Amino acid sequence: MTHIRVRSLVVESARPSEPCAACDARPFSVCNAIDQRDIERLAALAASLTVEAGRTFIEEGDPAEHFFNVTAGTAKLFKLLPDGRRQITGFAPMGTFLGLAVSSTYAFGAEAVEPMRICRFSRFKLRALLDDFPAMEKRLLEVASNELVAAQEQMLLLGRKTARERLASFLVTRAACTANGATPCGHRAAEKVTLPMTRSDIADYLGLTIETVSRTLTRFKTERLIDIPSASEIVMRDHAALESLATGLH
Amino acid sequence: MTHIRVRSLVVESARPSEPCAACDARPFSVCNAIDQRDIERLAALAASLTVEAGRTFIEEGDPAEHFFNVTAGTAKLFKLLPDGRRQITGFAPMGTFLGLAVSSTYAFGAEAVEPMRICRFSRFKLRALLDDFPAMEKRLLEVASNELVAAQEQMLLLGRKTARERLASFLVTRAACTANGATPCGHRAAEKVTLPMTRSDIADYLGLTIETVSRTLTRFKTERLIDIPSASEIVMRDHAALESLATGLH
DNA sequence: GACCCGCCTTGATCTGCATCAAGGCAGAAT
DNA sequence: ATTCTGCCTTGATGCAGATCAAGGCGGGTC
Repeated sequence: MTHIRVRSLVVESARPSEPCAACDARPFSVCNAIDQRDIERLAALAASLTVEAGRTFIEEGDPAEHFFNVTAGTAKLFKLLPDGRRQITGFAPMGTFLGLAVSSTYAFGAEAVEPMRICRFSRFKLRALLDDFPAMEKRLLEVASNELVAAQEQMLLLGRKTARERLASFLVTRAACTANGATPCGHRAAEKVTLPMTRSDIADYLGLTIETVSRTLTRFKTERLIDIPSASEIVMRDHAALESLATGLH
Repeated sequence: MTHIRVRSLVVESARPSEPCAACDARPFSVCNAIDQRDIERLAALAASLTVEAGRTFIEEGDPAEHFFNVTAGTAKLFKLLPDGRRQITGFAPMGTFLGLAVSSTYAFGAEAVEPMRICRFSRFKLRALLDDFPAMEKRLLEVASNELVAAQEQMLLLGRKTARERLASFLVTRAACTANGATPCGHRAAEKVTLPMTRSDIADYLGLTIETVSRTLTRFKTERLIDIPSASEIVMRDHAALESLATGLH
């Protein structure tokens, strides 16, 4: 396998045969708005990259030259204040389309939480291609609308929920998204939730500190709401109680 | 003028002659993506409504049957917790398009801060019309992208900024949006900022309490950063200092 | 003009979460 | 096997902002 280092990311020469056709992420992604026979045009634009865990592949403020599609692994999206305070605005699992923005620079940074594979498109070229595929543009609007709804929910969490409610919301949402079968956001709540991110990431996502996250989780454990077999695994023991906590009922 | 009460909103029979053509909000709105000769098709779908200050015209959780366009006045958009805690997720000034959502129910409520005029469209009919006007769909995607960026900025504010930084951010953003000339979001910072919303609204927008908002503003005053000629008017005396406060520099 | 009613300001006190501090633990390197 | 290192947990203390409480102020009504 040939690797070429470009801007500190590993670029693989796009396999000529089945670049998009055999993509694991396609069923979860905006790409599936384009049908089989047109997919090659999209594939021609895509560069497949590998991103190692911990690597920042979008730098806030950099010129926004690319769109990305997460094909494996998870990224965290974040904004920073000059003194280092960080707000993680979301996690981007497989299938997530990144880089929607009208501005010419990225409004947020992105860093791999786990080893990732991403698909990279030239913003300029994709824009031209979108004119030919209104179905994909429609899909993008849907995606953006959904993210807007999620963002509003997160504002409610950050502005008005207690630490307990935030953690409960986080776990419940994760459980819904990790659900059995489909990886990104199925609809049956999972028993076991895997947390690929660190406590620090969770804290920065929920507007708390590491210590509060840790304490709150251990308190949930003593209250028999969850089990914590390992730091990155949570078992939901009382889903109903967590859900009502998440919605603000005590 | 004929008024017809419908679902506790005042509906005016759409003036047959110039419903959209002479609309004040059009230059600021997604409608301007549709050119002059097609605007009548849009106008045929629109109902022009008057909303009195304080009236809720979108109820969170209600079936989402309509899209709205704010043609005059300002609305607050909010989410509630069962015990009454409220997060205002944004203010919608003239030109704002409301109701983007894939779900069949509204994800947020909307209430008039000032007397408003809004343009109401059937979701179903507008969706059909959008297929004929890809330019408008593009515009919607742009709008949604911009709101997503704003939402991320607000998450940073809610999750990581201090009360002083939140108020400073709020004032600076308002100043940019109230700027001279164009009402919604010009690009020169205004000297005087008008706040049509109450302290309670500001508090619920910034994730604070009324008291903290009030105290912080009076402290800004004693520090000569602002003047407060009346409760709903703020004069920016030291814009630079407020801006650096807003970005987290002390 | 007097009263009322919302809204805003200001002061006193409380508290949930942050901060400071000290290990514990598990996987990686040697 | 031992040490190291990064991450996590737990405890003690502090503080920003919430809560509780008491007027002030301005605009509307009678």
